Amino acid sequence: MSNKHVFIEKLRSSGLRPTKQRIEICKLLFDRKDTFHFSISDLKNNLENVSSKKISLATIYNTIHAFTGKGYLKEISINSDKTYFDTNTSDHHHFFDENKKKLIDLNDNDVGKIKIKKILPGKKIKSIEVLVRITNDN
Amino acid sequence: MSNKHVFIEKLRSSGLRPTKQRIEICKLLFDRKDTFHFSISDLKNNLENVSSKKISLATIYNTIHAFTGKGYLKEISINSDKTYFDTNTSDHHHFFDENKKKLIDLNDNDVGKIKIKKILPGKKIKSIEVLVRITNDN
DNA sequence: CACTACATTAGAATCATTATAAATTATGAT
DNA sequence: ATCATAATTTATAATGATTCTAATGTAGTG
Repeated sequence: MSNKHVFIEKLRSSGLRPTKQRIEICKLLFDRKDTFHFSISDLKNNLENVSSKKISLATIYNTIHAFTGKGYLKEISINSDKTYFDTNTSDHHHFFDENKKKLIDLNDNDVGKIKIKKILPGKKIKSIEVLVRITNDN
Repeated sequence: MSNKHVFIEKLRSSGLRPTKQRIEICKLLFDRKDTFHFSISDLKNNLENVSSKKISLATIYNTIHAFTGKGYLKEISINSDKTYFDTNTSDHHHFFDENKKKLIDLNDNDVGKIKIKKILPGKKIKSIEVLVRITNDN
């Protein structure tokens, strides 16, 4: 696996030691070309399919949280049911298909520039998130 | 209370019988000029302050969900910690103050028009939600 | 007033997430 | 390589929000 040193670097820079469990998680998250939108349970299921040795939830949570803190993953709020994460960390927005309960990326070009005309003294903007809810057209 | 028949109408049109517990909830939600952003636990605390007789969580949940379904309340997704509701049901967006953990309304004029340039066949847009996260400016 | 369907309630169940504590492993120095 | 130490993993328990349940109470119709 030629990417292993990349994974190790991602882990170290997130303040985590590389362990075989975390490397497995990295493979699933970062060894892909497409964007991956997932919940923790999605990830757990995927991990169990790929390698039959199971990784505990605690390990999954701590790894994902470290990556999110470091900016290697984005956390997305859709509803209170579940937290979703996104391997696409560039500035972008989302469709949420309410029928399929799936996220679809909207890249920056897909959304016109957003102007916020209200300013709050002593506050600065940390992020602007657009969520476009879509449903079947019938 | 001259608003009581308004509350009863809101309840009936949401498919709920008017009961004294639900009327209490209505008073707190709709008998005000300002927008009210709240979580279920906020609402429960408020109810316990106003009237010393306690209303069970089950009743609060079923009433709030019926109002949300009917469009008398808006549900807002900030993070997975908690679900927030908003008595302002007009088209508008939000600041979320990450230090104070509070929502602030951004009315439609505060946000420039949002253009979605990507179209998905067979799907229609149900809503566009903008969440602007803000933090202390230091 | 009486009947029926809907509501209320406390408490149990559930689900995602976080904390705990004991056993295991990575790392850096020797 | 070996050792000591600190970090990690894991199963399990704890937590907190939300939903369910089943017994009791109340609103609405006639």
